Amino acid sequence: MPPRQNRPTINQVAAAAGVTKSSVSRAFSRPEMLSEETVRKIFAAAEQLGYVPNHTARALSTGRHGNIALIVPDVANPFFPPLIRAAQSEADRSDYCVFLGNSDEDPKQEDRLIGRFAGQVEGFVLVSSRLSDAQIIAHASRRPVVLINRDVKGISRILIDSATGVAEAVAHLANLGHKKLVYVGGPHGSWSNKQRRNAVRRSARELGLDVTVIANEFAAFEAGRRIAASVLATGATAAIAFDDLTAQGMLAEFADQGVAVPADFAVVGCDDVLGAATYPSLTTVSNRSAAAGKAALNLLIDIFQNHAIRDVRYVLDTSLVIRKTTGPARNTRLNGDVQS
Amino acid sequence: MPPRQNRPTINQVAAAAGVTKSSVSRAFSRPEMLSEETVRKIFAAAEQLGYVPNHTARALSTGRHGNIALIVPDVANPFFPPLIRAAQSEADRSDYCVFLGNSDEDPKQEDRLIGRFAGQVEGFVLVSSRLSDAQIIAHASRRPVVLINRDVKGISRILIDSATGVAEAVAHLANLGHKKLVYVGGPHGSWSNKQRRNAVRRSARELGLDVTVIANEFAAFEAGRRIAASVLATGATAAIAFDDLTAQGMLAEFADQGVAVPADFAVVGCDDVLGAATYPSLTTVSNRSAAAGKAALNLLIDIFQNHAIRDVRYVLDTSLVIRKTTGPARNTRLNGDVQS
DNA sequence: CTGTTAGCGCATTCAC
DNA sequence: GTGAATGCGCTAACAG
Repeated sequence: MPPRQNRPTINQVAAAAGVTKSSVSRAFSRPEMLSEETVRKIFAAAEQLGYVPNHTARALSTGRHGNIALIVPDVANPFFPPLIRAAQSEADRSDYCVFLGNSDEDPKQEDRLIGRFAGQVEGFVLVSSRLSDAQIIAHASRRPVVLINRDVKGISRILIDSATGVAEAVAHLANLGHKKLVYVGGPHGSWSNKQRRNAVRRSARELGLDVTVIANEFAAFEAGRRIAASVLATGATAAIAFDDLTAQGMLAEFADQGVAVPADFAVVGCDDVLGAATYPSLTTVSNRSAAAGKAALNLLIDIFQNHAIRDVRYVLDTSLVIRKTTGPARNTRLNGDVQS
Repeated sequence: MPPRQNRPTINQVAAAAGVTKSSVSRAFSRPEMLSEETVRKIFAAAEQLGYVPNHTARALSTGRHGNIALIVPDVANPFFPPLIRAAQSEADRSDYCVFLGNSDEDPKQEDRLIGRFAGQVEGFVLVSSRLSDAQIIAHASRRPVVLINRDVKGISRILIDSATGVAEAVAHLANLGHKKLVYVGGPHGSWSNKQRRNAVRRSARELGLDVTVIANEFAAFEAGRRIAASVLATGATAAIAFDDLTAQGMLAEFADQGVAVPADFAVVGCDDVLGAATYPSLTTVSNRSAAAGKAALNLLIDIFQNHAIRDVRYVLDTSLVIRKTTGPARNTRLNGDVQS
């Protein structure tokens, strides 16, 4: 027989305490069923032997594993670590262990991971899932599933609403006297991209600003660099980028071209993944990813306990973080809003 | 009995295929023991019923869980996600599931996590463990443990040697004509800090450079900012910082003070956590964290299979990544080394 | 090659 | 309140 751990079992404790397996089992799961006296005796024996309940055996018998799986598209994408961390620590508070899965943005891989985990978890948190609605619904019919940044009717989900922060950004730029701005887009199929683009358009309309949308399939530093020229060519004085990396790329190119930020041009990012650690520090929209991770886990645990509630739709607002890449529009008087 | 999954069991498959449990079991774990014919029959029946082996039951019976635990001090520290990702994907290749634990840099928490995982994993990867040598040794005596960036005799470990990269950095600066440089330190107790500081000193000595060490307990952007003035005050023309964040803070302060980088002053970071996504992009020492994660997992899996090899000490060299914050020393002719 | 027989460690009826 | 018996789903001797 392969290397098995030699931990004491419920039987040894029973013998040592002068009771039977059943009582020991009860002492650890429903002590109220036993007399205080026996419980004390059993705990003493257990402690003495260094007994720890066998998680696996218990899971086999009860079907409850005390594990949850968290699947993200890419652990290394700076958007996710805070989310993972928060989920982790929330799981911890309720004694759950968390499996981490990395789908590599690949639906097939995501599906494989879910399959691999399925046998030993009580539920899933799927972040920015790449699965089809049908697949998600299928999985959710077998085990509790909570989605983050994916909106599927009937499945509990946490949505980070970047629209609120983006609207603040547009208002901020308007207050600084900008009249014409551009939105530099992100991946075509991205829900966030659509959300952000629409928010820019709506706010701009309401505030009487002119906005040009520039498509940009691959959100990344280099993409931002490449697109900077066309941004300038629009004649706008400010830009809101799909994400921080794109914004950062634009900043780099502007610097190379001698376009001063924020004096000549204002830039705002999205997701706040770089914090203030760049120069000039980027004005951006907060991401709430930690809050999302925490909320998802609480929701999931709630579902475990109260087998009823599902189909919750919880949206988290974002807000603008004003730093140093936005300022008054060139040749324009200030108009209320001031930078910190 | 609580909500149990209603998946088909080995028995149903056996019935459907007209064989016994044993054969079905064998078909899934050692098919070579069966005739091709029966294996085919069994797989057909299994497929048809949607049978998937029950991980938990198997684990209970064999003592093998097919899980490993990865514990890091802080998931959100940009140094770790690539490591986690690599470990993940390596585990995946061998069908292992990975539990992720976040110790919050707290030994107690780390110990608690290990205890929580202990019952359902075959081994641990402890990254930058905060545990005492004794604790680590104790845990390693129960289950295979692989350490990353922690050097305990007798325990398999992967060490990232930033000294090689730092030495390259010093040589690079020397080639650019710098004569006097400063090392901006990191946390007092940090093994990496000591390693880097010593490497700077040694290389500088060998190359005849003058080096000043400036202590800096809290490695962070703001710390870098605060320390920039004293760095300048040394009269040096280049600095190597304990990490990228500190370097980035110095860069920000220099920019505010009108000190041009790299024209007036050269800066190199450590760990390459920001990639090229800043402006000017930072010359820095690579971190190898992904390689470390991958190596650790391979080592662990190796230990599972070949129950012998332990006490491996595997060190990963780092190298200099030359970007845009280093250039020729002011008033000095170039001397060989050229930037890409 | 395949069936038979025991467990793995624990939770949970059902009696007492 | 507590003990005895059964089963969770699977693997692993041991036979044949």
